[in-house]
Amino acid sequence: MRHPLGYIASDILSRYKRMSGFNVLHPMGFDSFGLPAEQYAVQTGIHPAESTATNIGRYKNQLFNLGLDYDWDREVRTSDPKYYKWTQWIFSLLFEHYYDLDKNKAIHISELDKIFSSEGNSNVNAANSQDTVFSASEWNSMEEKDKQVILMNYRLAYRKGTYVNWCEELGTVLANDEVKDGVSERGGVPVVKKTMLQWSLRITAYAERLLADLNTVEWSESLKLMQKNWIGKSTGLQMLFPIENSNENLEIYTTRPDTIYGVTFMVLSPEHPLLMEIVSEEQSQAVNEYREYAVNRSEIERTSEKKVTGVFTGAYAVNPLNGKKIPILTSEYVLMDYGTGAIMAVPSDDDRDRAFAEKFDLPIINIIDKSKYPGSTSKDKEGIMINSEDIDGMEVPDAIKYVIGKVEGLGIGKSQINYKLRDANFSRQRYWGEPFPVIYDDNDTAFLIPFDQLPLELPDIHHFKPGSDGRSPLASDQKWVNQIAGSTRETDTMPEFAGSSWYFLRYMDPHNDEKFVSPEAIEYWQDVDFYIGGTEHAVGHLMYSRFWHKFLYDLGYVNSVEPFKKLVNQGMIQGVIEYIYLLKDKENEGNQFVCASMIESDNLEKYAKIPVYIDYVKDHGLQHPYLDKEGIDKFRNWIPEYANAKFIFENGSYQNGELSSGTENFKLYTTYEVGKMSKRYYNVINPDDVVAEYGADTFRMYEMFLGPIEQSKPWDTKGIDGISKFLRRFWNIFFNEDGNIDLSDEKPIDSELKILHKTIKKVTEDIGNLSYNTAISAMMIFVNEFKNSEIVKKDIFIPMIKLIAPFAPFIAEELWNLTGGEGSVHHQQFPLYEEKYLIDSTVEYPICINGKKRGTEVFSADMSNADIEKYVREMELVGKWLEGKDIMKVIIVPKRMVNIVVK
RNA sequence: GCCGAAGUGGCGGAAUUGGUAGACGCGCUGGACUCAAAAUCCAGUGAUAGCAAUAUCGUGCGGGUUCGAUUCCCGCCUUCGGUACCA
Repeated sequence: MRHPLGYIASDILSRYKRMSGFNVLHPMGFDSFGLPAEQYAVQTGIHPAESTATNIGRYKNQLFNLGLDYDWDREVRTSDPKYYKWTQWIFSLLFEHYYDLDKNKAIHISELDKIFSSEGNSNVNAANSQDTVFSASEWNSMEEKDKQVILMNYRLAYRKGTYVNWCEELGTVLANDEVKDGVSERGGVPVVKKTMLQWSLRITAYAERLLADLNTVEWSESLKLMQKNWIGKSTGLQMLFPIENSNENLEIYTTRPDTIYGVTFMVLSPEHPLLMEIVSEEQSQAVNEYREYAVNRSEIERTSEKKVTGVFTGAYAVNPLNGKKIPILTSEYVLMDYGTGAIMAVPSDDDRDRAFAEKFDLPIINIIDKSKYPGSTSKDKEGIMINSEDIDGMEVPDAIKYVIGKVEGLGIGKSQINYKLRDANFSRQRYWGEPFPVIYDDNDTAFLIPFDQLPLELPDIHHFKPGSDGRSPLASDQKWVNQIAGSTRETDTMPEFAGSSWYFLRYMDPHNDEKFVSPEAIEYWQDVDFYIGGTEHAVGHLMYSRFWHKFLYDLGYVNSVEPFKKLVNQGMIQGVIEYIYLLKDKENEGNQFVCASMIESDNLEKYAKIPVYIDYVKDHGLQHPYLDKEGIDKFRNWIPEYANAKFIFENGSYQNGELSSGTENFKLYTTYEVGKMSKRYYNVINPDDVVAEYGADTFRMYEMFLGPIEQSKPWDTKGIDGISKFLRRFWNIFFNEDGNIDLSDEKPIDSELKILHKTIKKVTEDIGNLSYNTAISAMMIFVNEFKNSEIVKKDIFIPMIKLIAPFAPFIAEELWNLTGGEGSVHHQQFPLYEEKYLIDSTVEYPICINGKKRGTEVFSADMSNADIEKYVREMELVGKWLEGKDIMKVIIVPKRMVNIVVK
């Protein structure tokens, strides 16, 4: 189990909010479909349904042990047919809608059918992947199956031969956010680009709204920025370059129309459909070979070694603005799935184009004079145009506008907005996911399974290995595939993000069999007020959820534009890795370890750092951690390779149980660094073990006390004693020497009330800011003040039990009962502070002269600033320091200081 | 490379957002209790000088604004995240 930082944080907040009178929905659910369970099934033969049920059971138990107070009657599991019925339903809705870019919302596909039959598609402004234009009469004379092919290009869930990330080892395709550095995020296995017939979601239709609405949510700036970059909006010009001796035009996209006179070559992506059409006879072999090379290069090869490669196609384009003949090349640095898959290359003002031009000896024309803009790089849109015919002398931004206008005027291009965001690949060739509610007829036309027949349940099969032909294990269940006469089922399943893109809505009404969520529940709960999760969801889950939510909003099923109003990324608990130093190049003399205090810091290459199991290390994670004799013996027994190793420390050495010198208490110092908790560093701290040793309350408070929840921080076992001590002290305050509780009705004195209310104020404010570590500090100060008090005054200590309840629910509940409290402490009103107890009747001001403290003085609280100033000017203390100087002004910082400024 | 965040004692981290830097906890030192240990309690704990009161320095480095800067501005350095042939 990962450290439950986020769970604890939200639990504290939800308990606090409940005690403050709010109706809190604090749910928990399980994203139980997906690759990990299925990979486990492939390895062990255990059905994923079975292993996920076991895992969830175990997991719930752990959560329960931590005192996490979830509404378990609202639990959802994405792999439950009662749940995924609605996931399938949302897919069906996506299938049945298209996106109207003028109205800026999703609209039923039947509307599109009407428009097509009355006016064709030329005036339709919709998100689409349709590349031909047809008239109404053409549409009306089409066969149904051809109409369906065209409609498919407009649907928000569409099936198309797309260029995808294929992962051979996992036997499935992956979405862009599931691929990192050319390997799969799960499992880290290689990914190649491949064209496959796949379902996709047209998330790009929502790109602009996904970008714009980021301004309406309370997320960290860095997270919003990640989403912005992932969406990657750019404005530019899409235009046609005629191809010499051909009827074809080459369509390119550029954000720098100003550089059009600097174009010295064109580059096509190796996968570009036009490539094989325009290639000249003498170049066709070379181009074919290059295509072969590029297509087979895996993503990881492409990204890790960026080679400058490419070949000439033998064809030429013509610059439409000045008629210049430009060679067309192909190179893998131009990506097929961004823009048009073709570029105009301007080597003078683009680094990649320049590298390419230099390697292949292509001309470079300088077109921008940047002498007026020192420090300006080729990426900055600034400078004065030169060598550029009619735009010479223009500033870059003006030139961009001018060229766009000119090209549009010629009717060979238009200004265009592009996004890096790609449509989301929605098919997985795996078993353990939601089946598509889709069947195909003989013409391969897709039809939805009627809603009243949902859920379409996963058949119970027992071999989970994906077929090597890129087909899902479901395809082998012929009975299921052909269940409906005259048609076949879709055998791919939906990806993991399908079920997790809307689960938060289901919590509002988890048992509804008639609706995904009732309108009343939506009206009542609205959206997620507070969402806590890891950064790993920055561009995956959070993007898809927002997209689905906006779609459901368009259809009127939800009434908020954004699903997650406020979002906090919790950090991770890291581990401390302890290392000892092995001398390299000592093979002949056997392994030798050297004490960390003796290593030559300027010669670190001489040593290999070997991680040590943290339990063997004394003073682990502290300033001077070390291995003693016992630790070394354990280490030797643990790794046989080092059983006979020699351990050299400051005053001797140790080998095979023999000490070279007299001292028994030797220390072999280690060094440590902070890193991941991982089996390979032998530094995993299991929450269950900590809970078993210290109790859940201590564990919860300690994880919160370590630092702000957004931050990752190392687990430091020693520090937990502080929290443990604090809770013990708090507990002990209530008991007298005989072990009995006797609460006193005696009224508290002013100074006691002051401490209490100061604490309540601090804790209340800190919970609101999620600053739990400082809230805990405040409670510690309280306990330090009262730990020796003889009488336990009710009016002081009962509120304190309530105050600590969100943090330490078990201890608080027990104390509440023992002190005769009614019901549960978690149903009590959280204490409120009263300002009157916070006011200091006297304030001790430091008196400073030019910021330097020269003494202190007590002023009563009812003195005005003017009174204080007058008083200060007459003070003896001041006079002593001010001889011969003029007082310029007196600055009174409320409750802080009085500063006298002198010349 | 680009974008973002952050650098404070031996350590995790506070600092009312321009106002006594280092709260709280760990660790360390000394003391009390104990035959002893553990536990508990008390005191100290940024550096330097001093018996001391106190003084000087001190929030990554170098400058600036200000009576006053961890906080604001300019220029660097380092670390951690994100992202990468996006035209």
